[in-house]
Amino acid sequence: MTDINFSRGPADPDSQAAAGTSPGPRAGEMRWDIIELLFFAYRDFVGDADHELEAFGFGRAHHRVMHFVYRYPGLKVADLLDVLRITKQSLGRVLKQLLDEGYIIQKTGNNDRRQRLLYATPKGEALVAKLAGLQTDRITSALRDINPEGVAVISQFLRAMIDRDDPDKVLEAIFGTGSKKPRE
Amino acid sequence: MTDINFSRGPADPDSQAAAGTSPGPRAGEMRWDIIELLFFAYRDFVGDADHELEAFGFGRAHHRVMHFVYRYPGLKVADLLDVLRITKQSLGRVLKQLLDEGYIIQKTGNNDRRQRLLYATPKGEALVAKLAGLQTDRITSALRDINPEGVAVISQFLRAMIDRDDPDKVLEAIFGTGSKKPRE
DNA sequence: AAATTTATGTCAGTCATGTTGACATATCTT
DNA sequence: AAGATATGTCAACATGACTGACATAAATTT
Repeated sequence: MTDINFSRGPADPDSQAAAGTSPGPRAGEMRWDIIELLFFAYRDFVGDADHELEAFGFGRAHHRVMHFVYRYPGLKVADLLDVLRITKQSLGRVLKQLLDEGYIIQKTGNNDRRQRLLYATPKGEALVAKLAGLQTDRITSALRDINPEGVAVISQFLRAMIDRDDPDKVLEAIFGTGSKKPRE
Repeated sequence: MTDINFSRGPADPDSQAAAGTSPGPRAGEMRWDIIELLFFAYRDFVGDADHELEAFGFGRAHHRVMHFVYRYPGLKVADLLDVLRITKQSLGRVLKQLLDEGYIIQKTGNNDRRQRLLYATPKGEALVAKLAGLQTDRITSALRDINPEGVAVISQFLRAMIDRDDPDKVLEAIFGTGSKKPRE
């Protein structure tokens, strides 16, 4: 049930460009390695949380909302929309569930009473911590044999992979004030 | 490094555990930094392809199928199911479109005539190359100031993030062996 | 040869999460 | 008073997952 047809063909990063059959641009220069490692690494990384979320009847969308509300308390709905890059209708559905089930609470803004500032409840904090614990376990395990300089390089790489043309508030916090276009 | 909380609260990795209000386990040990960097990096990484795919009327699912069929020619349907970890009904819908529109062709297996081996057509190759080009541009840009040792560390990290309990055929190819080492 | 298993395909229905567009309400700004 | 802004909501729809059932052809086992 296992024929080994995997090692041949253009799986090797260089064989494709040399084949001459493909009009594709610079196929030999592609970072197939990083592209595929990112796919699998992210798949398994989020898989940790996905599995746990089933027990709560939640999905990935709930996790993202809970995560950022916990991490950046007092986040406004508009901020969350910027971070998640979804429509307010999509967010509204998920947010309503989290509010109804007591994972998040809203507080009216002090300066601007139109705003609904979002905070995680203890129940919400516990869920975020549980999920972050699973993902942290995977990360610390992956970093086990990597020294602090190596971790800095990994961090540098991941940061450089992120668009900074139009940073949202969370990204501004992550990058410090070094972002291109401060808003407000 | 980057501790600008734009709001107050436990955005700082340590303040939460010290607060004592949360029964959550070891909140201060969480790798919030890597967790969030992975989220944003992957979001923008796949965003490159997503945007381009709209012009073709395709989605992320089509991209994943095209990618792996191109990279591992002669992939069986069952292999693709292992890699993508979706059901055959979900795959079938996407695959049918790609076959109908001439991005992929099937060939009956030589040894086992039940198998349908999948290959990218030139049209399919062109699409994969275009999308991989966009993602490669982002990657090479992110790696610009990182030396070969640093790239090796990044690769090591990403590999260590991947589950190896039950590797599919593509992962076996990537990792070079069929060794089933538990991630630790 | 017959029975069973395997590889693939397909029909039908459901769910989660995204989308657009329109509109309502409260509140802030001008 | 008028307009802009922040949020919420209704309705309709698209994509890409899912489960379950069933069909067909080909390989394997009995």
